[in-house]
Amino acid sequence: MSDNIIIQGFESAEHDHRHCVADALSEAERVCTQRGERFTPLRRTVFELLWSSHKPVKAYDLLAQLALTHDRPAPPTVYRALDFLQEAGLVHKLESLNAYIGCGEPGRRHQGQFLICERCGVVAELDDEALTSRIDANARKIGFKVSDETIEITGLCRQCQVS
Amino acid sequence: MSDNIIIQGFESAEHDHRHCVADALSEAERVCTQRGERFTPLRRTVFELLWSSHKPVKAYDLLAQLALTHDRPAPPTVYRALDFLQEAGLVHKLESLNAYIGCGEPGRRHQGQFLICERCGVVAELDDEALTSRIDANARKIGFKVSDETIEITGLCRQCQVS
DNA sequence: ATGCAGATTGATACAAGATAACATTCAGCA
DNA sequence: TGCTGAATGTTATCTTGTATCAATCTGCAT
Ligand SMILES: [Zn+2]
Ligand SMILES: [Zn+2]
Ligand SMILES: [Zn+2]
Ligand SMILES: [Zn+2]
Repeated sequence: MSDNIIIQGFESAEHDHRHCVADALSEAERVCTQRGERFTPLRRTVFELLWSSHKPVKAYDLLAQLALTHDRPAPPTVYRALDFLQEAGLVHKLESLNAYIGCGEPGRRHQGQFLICERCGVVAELDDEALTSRIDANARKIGFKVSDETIEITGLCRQCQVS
Repeated sequence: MSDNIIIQGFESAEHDHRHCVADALSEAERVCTQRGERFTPLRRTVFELLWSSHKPVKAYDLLAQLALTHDRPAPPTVYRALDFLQEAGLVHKLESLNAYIGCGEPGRRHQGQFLICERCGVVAELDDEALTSRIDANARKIGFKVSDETIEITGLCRQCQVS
């Protein structure tokens, strides 16, 4: 467990995003192989579209992007790919936006905690285990057994506060 | 600040729900009056429908309920009432369910933290200021200015674990 | 090689959730 | 009484997500 709770997001403008994507792709390959599942071309394409930036993407926007390279894709095409990627822990859904974003640390099971900049749209993914522990403790106090967490914080990133 | 972080939810089966509702209604009247806004019959009806249980209600279910007493209500009718009630802090939206629930403590501004039982559907609303502080601290560490929180925890309530 | 079973994708239709735009009615007040 | 802005009615449309069944592909046993 790292002391740095930030998993991805709000990187400097000059960061090597190609490297981000390459890493994410190889991690995805690895995760799928380990799970005995197939990282098919379609799933890979959707995954790459999601990683085209550190901003969440909406399902129908993915669909429109897909339409550029595939013949008349239909909604189930993209939703099935998204379901698969979420199952595999490669992608998170942001419930407050109805949008999807690539996970910055697949392999380790987690729900993710997100900081969403309402101005530029960039999302940071955090993992603060103390936060999760605190939630678990609160739940346990009233006999509630946690299975899933949705933690999405909206606001302004540093850049967008000044400009 | 109370030491008890639970605001509502998971009450005993015999709890006096009529009292819950009466309290919620008088609080709502008070809040609206204080804000100089009108708690109209329509808004009141929607509010009462939301308080018919401690479970979240979907907009189109509200619409169906409304249809029993009103003449062919349309979606904007219920969405406008919901918008008003949310603005006034009387109702929360649960993003992970696309559903709405009455706030257990209006008057005091907060976003709410929710425990959602995936079996019985009952929702508890908590307010753990330490949790909010921790989130704020994490955000501040990376220069993020928080304006809104969505915290929704899914799992099993005590009753539903045993039965 | 051939054929089969399960997984994946294609295709059509529809359900569910939410909003835009404009018309009408209502409450409060000059 | 008549005006004004708030509230509600009405119609249409947009966004988001599923159900269902057909076609294709993959890996494997024969
Ligand atoms: Zn990057
Ligand atoms: Zn993640
Ligand atoms: Zn009650
Ligand atoms: Zn509340």
